[in-house]
Amino acid sequence: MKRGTIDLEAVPGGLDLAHTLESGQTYHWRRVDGEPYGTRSSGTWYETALDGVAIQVKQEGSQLHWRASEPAEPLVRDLLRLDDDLPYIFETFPDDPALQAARKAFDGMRIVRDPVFPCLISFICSTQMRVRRIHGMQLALIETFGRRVSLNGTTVRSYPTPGALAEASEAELRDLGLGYRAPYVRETAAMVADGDDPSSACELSYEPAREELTRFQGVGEKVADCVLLFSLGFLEAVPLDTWIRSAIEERYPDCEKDGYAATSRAIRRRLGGPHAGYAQTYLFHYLRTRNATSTGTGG
DNA sequence: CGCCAGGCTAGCG
DNA sequence: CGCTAGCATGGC
Repeated sequence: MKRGTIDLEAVPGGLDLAHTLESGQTYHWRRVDGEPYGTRSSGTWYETALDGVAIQVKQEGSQLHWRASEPAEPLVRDLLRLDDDLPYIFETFPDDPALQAARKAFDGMRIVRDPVFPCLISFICSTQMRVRRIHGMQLALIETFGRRVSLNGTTVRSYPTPGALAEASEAELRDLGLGYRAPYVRETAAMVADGDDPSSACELSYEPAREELTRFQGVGEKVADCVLLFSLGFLEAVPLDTWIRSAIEERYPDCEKDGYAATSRAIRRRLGGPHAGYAQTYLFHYLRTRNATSTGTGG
């Protein structure tokens, strides 16, 4: 086993690991303490396994501890986007009450850089579904179709490969609670297994990249935006989900246009342009959790 | 019971 | 093209 500690004092804007991993961006991390998703109590280990590498991370104040089956500090820095300059990004946020409140409540929350296949499947599963259930569905996929990776005497299961999900039957996927998304997951997994690489969208500019991703079954404009933002590094992407749409209605009515693309352009401009996706993620998390019965640290 | 959840697809006009 | 019915499932 390898291990190490990352000094977060040297990371611009620091980190809030719990909010980063439990704000509906990434769904392949599992809390080792068994508490439900969204609890966000600090000090627990989170674990995942990706491409045969098992990783655990835990934050203690300004220290980020990691353990892994291989040397993994560059990977951890990459997955959590520790190179993003949060103070600079916050300066690009509009001076809006809700957004400034969100920034203060979740200071240190970062956009993730997920591996593209888990991100793609997670957000295909996300349609008309609550965040905690999306996470539960991914854990079920991992438990059923993921390969074992050993770490420090325990076993961590890896996110399933495209081939593993392509070979699953629709009935098996429905049994895990995927509902009508089951055939979409199967079909998209088969496309990726056959060599159609979703990350090829990186070669395009933002709007064409969004259209490119909709060739996968179960991927429309909104899911494509999530993959661009949470995996492929398009920080300007603003997924227009139900929460953000109602926020536009109430707070930015002049950004309500005819059609997804036009509304997207208007709200991206309003939320600061190149880093609008950061503002969107802070706003989404704030709106979605502010009325929840808060037992955690934030909110 | 009805309504909603990080919407999408197929099939229509 | 744009528009919409239908779609699974669980929680409140």
